[in-house]
Amino acid sequence: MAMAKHAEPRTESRVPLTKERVLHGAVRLADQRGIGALTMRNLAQELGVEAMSLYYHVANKEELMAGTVDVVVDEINLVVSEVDTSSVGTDWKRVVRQRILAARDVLLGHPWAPDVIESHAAMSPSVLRYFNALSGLLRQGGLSVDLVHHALHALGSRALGFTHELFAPEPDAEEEADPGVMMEQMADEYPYLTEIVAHASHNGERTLGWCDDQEEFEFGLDLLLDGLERRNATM
Amino acid sequence: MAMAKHAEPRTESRVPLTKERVLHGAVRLADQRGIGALTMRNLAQELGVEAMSLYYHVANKEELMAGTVDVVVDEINLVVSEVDTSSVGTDWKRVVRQRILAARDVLLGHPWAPDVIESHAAMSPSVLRYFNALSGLLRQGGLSVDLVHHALHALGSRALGFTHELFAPEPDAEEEADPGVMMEQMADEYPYLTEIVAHASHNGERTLGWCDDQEEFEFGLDLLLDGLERRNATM
DNA sequence: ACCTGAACACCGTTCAAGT
DNA sequence: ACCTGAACACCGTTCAAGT
Repeated sequence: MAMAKHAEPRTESRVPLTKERVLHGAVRLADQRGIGALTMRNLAQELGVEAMSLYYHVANKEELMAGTVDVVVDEINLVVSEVDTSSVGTDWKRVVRQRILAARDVLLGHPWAPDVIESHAAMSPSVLRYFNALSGLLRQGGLSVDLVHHALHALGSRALGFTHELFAPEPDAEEEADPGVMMEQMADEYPYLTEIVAHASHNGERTLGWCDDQEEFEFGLDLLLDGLERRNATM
Repeated sequence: MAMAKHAEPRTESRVPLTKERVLHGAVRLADQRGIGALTMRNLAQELGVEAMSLYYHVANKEELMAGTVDVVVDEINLVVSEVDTSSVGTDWKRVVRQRILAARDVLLGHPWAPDVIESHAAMSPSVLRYFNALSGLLRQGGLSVDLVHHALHALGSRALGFTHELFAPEPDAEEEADPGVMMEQMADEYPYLTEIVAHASHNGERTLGWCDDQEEFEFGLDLLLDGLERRNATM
């Protein structure tokens, strides 16, 4: 009993943790089990370590969250860097549009990321890199510094490929009521919204898995890009 | 000792709680001490009651948060209802713009509200009322049902008077570094952003207290409204 | 009908200690 | 250098009980 060293619980990974492995583990955990499951204790377990060990590699949970933003947005930076930008001088709108939709595709693999980006983008180097590159393309397209500045604000998170939809269903919401009955109740109080819902082929077809609709995203994006083009022409 | 009934701890409010008083207390607490201070225990103390008493009036914290959204957005609904809409048939853009800026003014008094709205708007009756009324104005302005639908998505939270700025400073962030030094460091890595910051009269003057800039808000809003007007003309 | 006390499960985090 | 165990302060919440 005294001699019997406890066997290695896992024959695998005895490589020490690094900040990078911690952050990628956090992203994987959020991808697989949702952002709610990303706790220090869960993440430690996922990495085969005790919760307190994480604090050797990351100052606190805020830094962990900020780190996951950088992991995801660096993935975006990589993907958008492969978009051909040689025509940006004459056709900036198409190039920018293509990059933004490519960014959006990356986010589809990390449906939790938009919320975390919104709350932790402020000082993220990867987000700064993204917007710096976007600004460069707009400048090369001929927009003034002022107009580029306005453009960044006007696009906001849409530049990164997502919008925060106000009426998105909860990720694990129960279907509780007969939609037909609900529509009738709605018709009295919200006639104009009812009219829209009734008229829309909106539910189902081109709706993506998370709280954002591809067609509506592109409509809003084009509205803004067209508007910027117009402002650029008259300035 | 046995006879001495304990004195009334407060000579004031012996009115029983109601859901309304709970929700308004929650809004007041968030206004005064920030959304982070809005815990069941803090709120109970604010209301002179034990934490568990709140659960008699509100099912759980989610319902509490959803309730604060309705309090704030009902305040918005009241304010925007006072905007003159008689000219909406010929001048919908001005009317809608005015209403949205009025909504924005209400939110300035509740800087915590935008985040809570974004996370709890989904099934809020007051938010539905707001967007229903907005839809009605756009319809009266001559927009098709389809275009109104697109407009709601394209405007998103901007219709309620706010945008979630990605680069907003943390509410209680420390000023940690000399901005001059930071600018130099930035210049190498983010030349285009540096160009913008250097060129902008952006910091200070018309920036509002919270994470949203009035001038940029109006620029983005007009970009979208102008675009909708144009789409309406060509449809 | 309205409120309470004690307890539970779960957080993030500190600290002194282990190898 | 890297990891751990025990403990703390603070959450939201359940439940049985009080008036």
